[in-house]
Amino acid sequence: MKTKSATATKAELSRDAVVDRALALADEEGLAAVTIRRLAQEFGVTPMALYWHVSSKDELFDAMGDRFFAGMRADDVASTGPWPDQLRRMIAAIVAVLRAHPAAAHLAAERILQCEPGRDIAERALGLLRDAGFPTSQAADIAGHALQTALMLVVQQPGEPTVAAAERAEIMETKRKALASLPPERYPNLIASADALTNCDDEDAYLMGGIDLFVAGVQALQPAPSATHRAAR
Amino acid sequence: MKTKSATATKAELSRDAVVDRALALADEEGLAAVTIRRLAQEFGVTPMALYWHVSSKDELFDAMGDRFFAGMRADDVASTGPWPDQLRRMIAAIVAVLRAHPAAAHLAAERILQCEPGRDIAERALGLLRDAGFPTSQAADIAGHALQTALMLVVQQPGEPTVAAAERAEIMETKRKALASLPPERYPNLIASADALTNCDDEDAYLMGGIDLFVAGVQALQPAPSATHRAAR
DNA sequence: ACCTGAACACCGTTCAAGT
DNA sequence: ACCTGAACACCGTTCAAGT
Repeated sequence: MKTKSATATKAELSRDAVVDRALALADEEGLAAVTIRRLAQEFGVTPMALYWHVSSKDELFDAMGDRFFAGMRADDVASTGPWPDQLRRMIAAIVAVLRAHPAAAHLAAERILQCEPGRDIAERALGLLRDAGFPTSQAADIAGHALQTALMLVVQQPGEPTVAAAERAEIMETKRKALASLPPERYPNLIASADALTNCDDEDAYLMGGIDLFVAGVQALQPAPSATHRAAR
Repeated sequence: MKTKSATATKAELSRDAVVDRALALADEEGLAAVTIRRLAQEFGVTPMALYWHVSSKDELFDAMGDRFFAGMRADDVASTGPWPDQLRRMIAAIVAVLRAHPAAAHLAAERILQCEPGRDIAERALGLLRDAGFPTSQAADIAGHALQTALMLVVQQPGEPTVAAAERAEIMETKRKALASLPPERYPNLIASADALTNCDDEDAYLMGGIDLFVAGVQALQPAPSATHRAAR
């Protein structure tokens, strides 16, 4: 045993260990709790010790964002079937990795083009859309919307730093009551939807519905095949 | 003249004046620059003076969020025409108010159901969707997605605190070059899209395209009219 | 190579006190 | 009613110094 006198048997200090702990801390107490000083404390070390492994807090956040894509291979989403199905699988794959750390998910969106696995999936998405007939600029817009849609499905409503699930339920219940006690003649639909707006009993169905809505929109906007495209077949 | 020795002839200290200045400061230097101490300094006053007008920074942020909806009347989006057009106009109206302060726009999303004009527009959106045949829970999901879509169209890519337009262009140019110099055989689509991904020459067209995509998706998912609905006509 | 100590310029907020 | 002063417990980060 060569463990020092840390609060618990913490891992050795290293760049990866810091990123790991930062993501775990975001999960537990929200992204606002991720602090150089707090992390140092968790490792039983001086705040400045972290600066050897990570050059600034911004760089730490970037590394956290990159971590989302680390285990992701573009080939995981099989490149078979009609393009809408492929697109759906790609978005679902992104949703899946973002769900690992919802409180830090928005860090991933900014990093997708800065890390290799992210670029691979972006490359495929763009190819898919251009092959479907979308002009380059629209394909770029749609790919960006796809990423943002995945993000929005994961982060949901609760106030930025994502509080623990326990008090989150409490907050939602308060909101539901506030909606339910609105004047019925003025807000009949809000009252009828109070339940639906404040709790999500089937998260998987919610996510799939959001993805379906997006993909259906892309399909509806697909340009009609041009003469040259037809000739190529 | 009863102006004190402030940096400039600032407005009198009041709740509204603080919210005004906070939004202006977010526009100029990003949301991270909005600080109790910084605001106090701008008003030529002690930090604690602000606590008479606003009970905490969180409450200030809430008030900033509410301000977005202040000038918005649900009747502004005329309730005529087919429901997809109405929905499109509602989203466009929200996009319009969020564009006033992009750096603070995400504060608005959390407040829509906590302020009266926000509730009015939410009520109409829910009514619209339920009348179109969507079940209550799906209508609630779609209304939420509509708001998040408006938000995502406005905030775009640049790293959270939204820097000034000047250095934003510089950052984008750096990213474009990074994309353009990627290995061409591996990332042909990213290279072809480097321009489209890093600059937006026609922002209005981008916004309209995003709204159209969303509305087209909702239309595609509209349930077929049931027998009871048909009977009601 | 890796970590510490002291210091600087910031935060939000409480509490008692002034006018 | 409205504002100040002093204080507390936090931040990120630099720089020189230790081992």
